[in-house]
Formats: sequence, C-alpha cells, structure tokens
Amino acid sequence: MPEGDAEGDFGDDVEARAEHGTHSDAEDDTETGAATENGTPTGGRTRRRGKALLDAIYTAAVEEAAVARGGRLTMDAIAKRAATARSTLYRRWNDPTDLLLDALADLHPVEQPAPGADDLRGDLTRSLRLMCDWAFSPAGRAVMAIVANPGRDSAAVEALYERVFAARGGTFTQTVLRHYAEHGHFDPARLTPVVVDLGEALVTKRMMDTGADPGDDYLAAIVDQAILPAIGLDPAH
Amino acid sequence: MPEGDAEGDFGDDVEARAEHGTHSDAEDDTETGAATENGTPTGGRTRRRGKALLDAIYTAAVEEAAVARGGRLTMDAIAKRAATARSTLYRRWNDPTDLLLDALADLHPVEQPAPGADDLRGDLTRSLRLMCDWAFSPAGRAVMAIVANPGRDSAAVEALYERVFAARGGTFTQTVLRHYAEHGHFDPARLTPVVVDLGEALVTKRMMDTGADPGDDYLAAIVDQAILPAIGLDPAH
DNA sequence: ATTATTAGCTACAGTCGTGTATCTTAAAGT
DNA sequence: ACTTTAAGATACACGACTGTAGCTAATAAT
Repeated sequence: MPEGDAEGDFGDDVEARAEHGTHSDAEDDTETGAATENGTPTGGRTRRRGKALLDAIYTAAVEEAAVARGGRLTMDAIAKRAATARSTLYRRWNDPTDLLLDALADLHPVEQPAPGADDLRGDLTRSLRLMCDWAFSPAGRAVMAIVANPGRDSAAVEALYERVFAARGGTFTQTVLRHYAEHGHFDPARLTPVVVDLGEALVTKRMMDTGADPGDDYLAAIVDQAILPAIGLDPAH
Repeated sequence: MPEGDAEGDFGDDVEARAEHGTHSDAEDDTETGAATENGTPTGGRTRRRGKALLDAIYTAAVEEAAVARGGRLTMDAIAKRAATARSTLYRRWNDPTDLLLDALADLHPVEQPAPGADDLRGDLTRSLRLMCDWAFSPAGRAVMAIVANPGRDSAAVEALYERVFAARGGTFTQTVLRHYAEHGHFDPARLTPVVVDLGEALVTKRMMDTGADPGDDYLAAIVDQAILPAIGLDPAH
C-alpha cells in the first residue's frame, strides 16, 4: 500500500488557518472591533443574522469536520469555530451531522470539468486535477470524513449522496469520458461503472496512502496507464 | 459517485456481534461461570494474564476501532469491551492509538494470494476477493478508520505503514501481477505504481460509495475492464 | 506452602461535550 | 420611534472519558 514518503497530511494547512480563526473569540471582537470569522467587518459587534450567520456556521461546520481529530464532530467545536452560541445551533439543528449536511449542500455546486473538442488526454488530466483540488478543500475533506469512516452512520451517507452528490451527475472524469464517447472517440460501451470510477478511485487511494496531493505526474500516469487502456486507447499500442 | 443502493453498512454486522460481546461484563462472568470475551472458559474467574489477556485486549481494541461511531477510540470503551480494567490498559499503553497499533501488528500476517501457473484472471479475481474479505474484517476496518480520516494523526499513519504494512510487500494484486509478469505473460514494464494500485483502489472506492462488499461480479469486472487492459491483455481486443 | 507480580476493583478530581432553560439586547422590520 | 425576533451569554445537571492512586487477591513461579 505505501509508496513514497508522506509529504504532508490532509489537515495540516487547514489546521493552521483554523487555529487563527478560532483565536478571535467574541470578547476580542467586541473590544477591538476586529472582523468576524467570515471577514465581514461588524464594527465591534458580535451578533449576526440571516445569511451572514449561516455562512459563518456552515463554514465552521465544514472546516471543523475537515480537521477534527478522530473524525469527531461536535456542536461545541462548531460553535466555537463560528464564534456563535451553542443555543443558536440547537435552535436549528439536532446534531452536528445534520448541520454538516446542510452546510455541504449549501456549499455546492463544485466546479465541473468543461471538456473541449479534441484533447481527451488533457481534459481527463484536468478533470482529475479538479477532483484533487476539491478533495483537499474543506468540503472535500468533510465528505471524506463522513464516507470513509467504517463506523459511519448510513443514514448520513445516504443523505449526503442524495443532497450533495445527486446534483453532480457522476464522477469528475465521467463528464469528460461521456463527452468524448458521444463524439466518436471510442466505443460508448466501454463506459462501465468500473471504468467511470477508475480515475477517482486511484486518486482517492493515493491520497489515503500518502496524505498528500498525488501530483500532476501521477495524474498523467493514471490517464495514460489506466484510463486510456480501459477505453481501448492504450498509448503503448 | 453513488451507484446502486447501499446494501448494508460497514459496521452493522460487527456491531451486532460486538453488542453481544460487550454484554457479558465482569460481574456476569463471575456469577455464572460463563466463558470470557475470547471464548476461553475460566471457571467463573475474571482475571487473565499473559497471552489470554493480551488477546482479549487486542481483539477489543480492533473491534472497537472498527465500529466506533464518530470514529472515536477510547480507553474506556476498549476496557469495557475487553472486560478488563482501565488501569490494566494504562499500565502498558499511553493512549488508545498506541494500543491499536500494537494490536494490528499482532494480528498480522494477513493471508496472501497464492498465484498458480496459468490462470491470471482467476488469480487476480481471487486476490481481490481476499482483499475484500480482509477489508471487512475488524482489522481492515480499524485500518480504514486510521487511514481515511482527513484529520488523521500522521505519526499514527506512519507507524501503521511501518509496523503493519511493511511486512506485506505491496498490494494483494501485486503479488499475482509480479508472478505472472516474471513468467512471461506480459511485459513487466507495465507494473507501474498506478497499475499495481488499480484493483485495490477500485475496491476501496466501491466500498466507500456503497458501504458494502462489491460482489464477485464487480471484482471480475475490475479485472476484465481495468487491470487486464492496463497490462496490455485487453479481453475486448 | 510461600513469594512475587500484577489484574481487577474502586475512588477521585478534572475536562469535555450534551441538551436545556432563561435572560438581555442587538438586529431587523414596521 | 416602537415592536418583534432570535442571537448571544450564562447557568445547570448530566454523562462519558481521562489519568492517577491505592488496595486486595488471583495467578504464576519457586
């Protein structure tokens, strides 16, 4: 399973930024007139309503889920990170997972690949790059925390797929593959569930093994060594 | 990402068994002379030493890690599941992760594929079946809980790879692929890190998406649609 | 039988997080 | 300006878990 050295871990960068954010608590804002969690100057005031409050809560939930040690998401931690009261959270959500699902649904849509006309290899590589960038975003990390946990709550996972992924129309690479198959570049019968999942599967596994972005060379290797052969366009032939 | 309905979740079966195990606490054993956690009759006694105690603790740690909701592993839960005192755990380990790593190292080795002479496709499929079976074992689940968590402890992951995986020599499919390449079935230059990781990556992702064993048909599809094309033996050609 | 070791039990003080209740008052609407 | 709404602050009781300490006696060795 392990190849190469771990260059860093999923959570290190976000953790550093998150610590900074957590540091500005309500009292500090009141005294110094500093900006709130989401960067909107509030003239020393701490109360927010409507979208500003929701944004702060959603951002906090996703960031907390992305970095929580032991994969544990708590109302208390979200509230602290959002610089808001727990009672405010409990007025709307029963538990942190409900909140996180709302947050993830709100943070959609994710940027989708925009395939061109005549660069299958390039478009595939770019779509994998998009996937990597998303996967290392707080939202991507939060999703991973939900999906990958063996003790996961199956209802939460189902809700995640219905509310967050259903709007997406499949994998990042699927959009590209379907486009080029429809334009006659290869036999559409090749687009099986296995083939559609290839790119993302390899990227996901690589990230789990190394804890780091796979890098553009590895993405290109995925395209050349796995995806293209699987659709009958093996560069080595 | 989602394909098909979730047939079950990672943790449901083990949880049912685990609940039963947890149910026989120390007092019950003392009163009824029932077997202890690991099935060894102790004539109504609760104290164990040496291997019997370690086995109980290791089994409990791995099972607990495999099912913990919210991904949280605690000394208290392990102690309860092992029907032993926390002080016993703290005498040897500082924290539950140290204990879990010792447990996983002890539970090795995992059964390895035994490739034959002339059935590449069958041997690949069987190796993926082995991987699935391991992945759904408590040890496999516990490993997943460590590796897949975005907020993971990088030191723990490194220790896991060094102490548990280093002894394994690569992926389940790698053993088979290397064997057949050495016997001239295909060009060994095809055995890149991407290709070696293909089978396990697809299985891992499938399990994450569905929460269930992928099934033999899907394993066969992985071999036919992804692995064989990647090594230049595309059945569709 | 005696001795050494340590498992298991219990207690303690402390932290973290939960879920709820209540109050003040900032923010928004009229 | 006045009214309504609900955000934020605070308190409470409780459970889970932590890490430690001390004691009894079961287990293993001699």
